Amino acid sequence: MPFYFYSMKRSILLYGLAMALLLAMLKFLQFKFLVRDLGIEVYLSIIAVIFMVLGVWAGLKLTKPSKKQEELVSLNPEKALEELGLSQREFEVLQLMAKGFSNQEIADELFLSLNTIKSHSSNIFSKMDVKRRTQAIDKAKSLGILG
Amino acid sequence: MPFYFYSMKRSILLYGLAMALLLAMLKFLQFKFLVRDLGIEVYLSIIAVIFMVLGVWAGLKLTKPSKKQEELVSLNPEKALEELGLSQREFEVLQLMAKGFSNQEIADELFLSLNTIKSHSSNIFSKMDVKRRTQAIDKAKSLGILG
DNA sequence: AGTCTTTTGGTACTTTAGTATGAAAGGAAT
DNA sequence: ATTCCTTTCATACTAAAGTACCAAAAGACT
Repeated sequence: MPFYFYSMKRSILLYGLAMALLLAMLKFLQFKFLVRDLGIEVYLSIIAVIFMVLGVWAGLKLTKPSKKQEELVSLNPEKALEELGLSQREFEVLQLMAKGFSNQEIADELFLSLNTIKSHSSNIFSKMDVKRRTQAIDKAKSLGILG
Repeated sequence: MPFYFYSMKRSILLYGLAMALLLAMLKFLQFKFLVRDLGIEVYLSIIAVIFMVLGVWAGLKLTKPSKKQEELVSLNPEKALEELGLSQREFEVLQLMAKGFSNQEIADELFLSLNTIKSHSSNIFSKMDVKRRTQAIDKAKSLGILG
């Protein structure tokens, strides 16, 4: 269902290849320098640490595609502007709506007329294709453009 | 700032100990069975895989304390009941409010009268100490009782 | 059996939200 | 320059939300 499925498959392949390459490199070096000079314990520890770090890194990359998704859509006013076509003022009004402000309170907060807020909110609703402020808030939150 | 800080420190210690123990075990086994029988390559691969898995596991555990936090506060109707004194019905109405439903739509959804929904919503607002549905939604979300 | 809460619903009313339409000033872009 | 968008505000209207007050049935608790 999520749209990062393909990049996940690609990532698995990449990580697999990286691991194989690392192993091959280590095997190549194995009988040449490290084993004789440092002893097998140190060598094993190095491998363990390397793959531990690699595991942490790979695990985070593979199980947190949410990062990219969050960064793409969250707390990004430009997203609101581009995806929904909301202007700066409209986005401001939407944010105050989500905080539970009434139109009058928004007007007082922004030093504007109540009618102005009504105009903005109507434009917000038509741009977001919703009918009520609660719908707008819900949609905006699910799109990640509101905290 | 987060309250899982102490458990994180404890986790790091535990993981460190676990890793050290595993290394010691491997070292102990090293010159007895595996190396002579299977060859160093297989042995190294096993270590690599083990620590890879351990790394993935540890990485996930350490960087996702959000799980516990979510479970504690979100989607927990009992929290709403206890902390705010909301009844089941009231919580249902609140949930539909947060989805952007109008009072009439909530009434249709729950097979109730519009007046009933108004009664419920008024009770919700007084119990939550807010004046509007948008405030109630915002407060409920910040309390974690709504998705 | 009586009390309390919940759930349901009603009437009447006030307030807020939202729509439709128009308009004017300023900034940005071609 | 003029077109486009934004921002501002207005009027007049409809729809929805919210308040106040009341009331009745059902369940739980004691």
